[in-house]
Amino acid sequence: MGRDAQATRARLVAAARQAFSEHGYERTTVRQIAAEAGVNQALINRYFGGKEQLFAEAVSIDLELPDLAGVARAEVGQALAAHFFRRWEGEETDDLLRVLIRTAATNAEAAARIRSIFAGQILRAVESIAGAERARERAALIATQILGLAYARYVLGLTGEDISRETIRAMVGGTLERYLFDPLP
Amino acid sequence: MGRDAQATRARLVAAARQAFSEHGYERTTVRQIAAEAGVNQALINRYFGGKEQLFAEAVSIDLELPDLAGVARAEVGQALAAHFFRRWEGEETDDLLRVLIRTAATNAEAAARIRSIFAGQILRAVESIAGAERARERAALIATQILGLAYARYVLGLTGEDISRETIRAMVGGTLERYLFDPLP
DNA sequence: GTCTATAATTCGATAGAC
DNA sequence: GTCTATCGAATTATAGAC
Repeated sequence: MGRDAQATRARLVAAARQAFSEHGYERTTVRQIAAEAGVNQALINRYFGGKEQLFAEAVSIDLELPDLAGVARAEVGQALAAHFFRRWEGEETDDLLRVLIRTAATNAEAAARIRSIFAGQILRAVESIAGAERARERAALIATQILGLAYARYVLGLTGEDISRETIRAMVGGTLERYLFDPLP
Repeated sequence: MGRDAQATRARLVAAARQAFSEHGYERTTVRQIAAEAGVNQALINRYFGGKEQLFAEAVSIDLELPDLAGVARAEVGQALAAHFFRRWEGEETDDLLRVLIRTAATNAEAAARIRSIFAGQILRAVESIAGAERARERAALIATQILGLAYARYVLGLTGEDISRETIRAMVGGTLERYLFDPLP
């Protein structure tokens, strides 16, 4: 430790992710982050310019939606739901989305980022699956259910003990399938 | 203005609701609230004890779920979805839920309050409708969809232009119906 | 490459005058 | 019943030593 600026930078970004995820943007202080990374608070300004820029660098997210073009119609929803559980509770669990969801609640820039992620990546996935028939509306509906599950489960801690992961996957998967294929009014 | 303490209190609560709703708990300062109410910042401590207590008093919420015991099975979901739109976008629009959703993202007490609201009021409604068969699980699923719609629409601003209110009501209503009545795995 | 020291704000809270 | 004045703590950010 000490002389490797790049490693220090990386530790700061990792610590920032952790801290922002746990406490949100406002309640996280640059001093906490620096302490967690084992360095001085001044380095955050030196490397990133300030708290705001560090945050921007800490939360860049790729949903990594799998290619579902060939999956059977009746299984696409389940596959999507399973993908999100893998992504959020799997081995290399990554709480960037939780960071964003928490932060977007009071931070306009973070809110804009979520909008672009969901209006972008999900929309493209929908277009590749359902044949683009009214894809925007379907993507918006899917976003409400995915975000709601994430918010309830990872921010509020609401679906932890009441219901099994398997039940959620099956039922939410069915919802996603409806949002993808059911006729819209 | 001036000599009516009760009116001042009421103005402070109203201003607090507005401010907490717009900026969340952390970014809202007691000075902003007092200024908006047209009084001095010191009165918040005098009347409520502090920022924390004012917040607690500003956000107490009742979902006012309608009695759905007699509604036809095929219409319960639609009725629930319609109720939420009335509640959040109707004449006497009330943004308490938005305050809570935003604040719960970084405030444990607000998160606990949402949990109790949804695990309580929604659970009771489910029990009165579906006959209580695995009501906890159904209530949890319903909470994810309702909260997700609220979060996406009122916090992120995500479903505003992409999709009509009518389409949302119909499709989300269908989801709630599934969560109420479909067999669980 | 990193730290010490500190500047400049800003916040919530309180004491006391009017 | 309300305001002025101020305290004390905590924050981001910066200047400069090592």
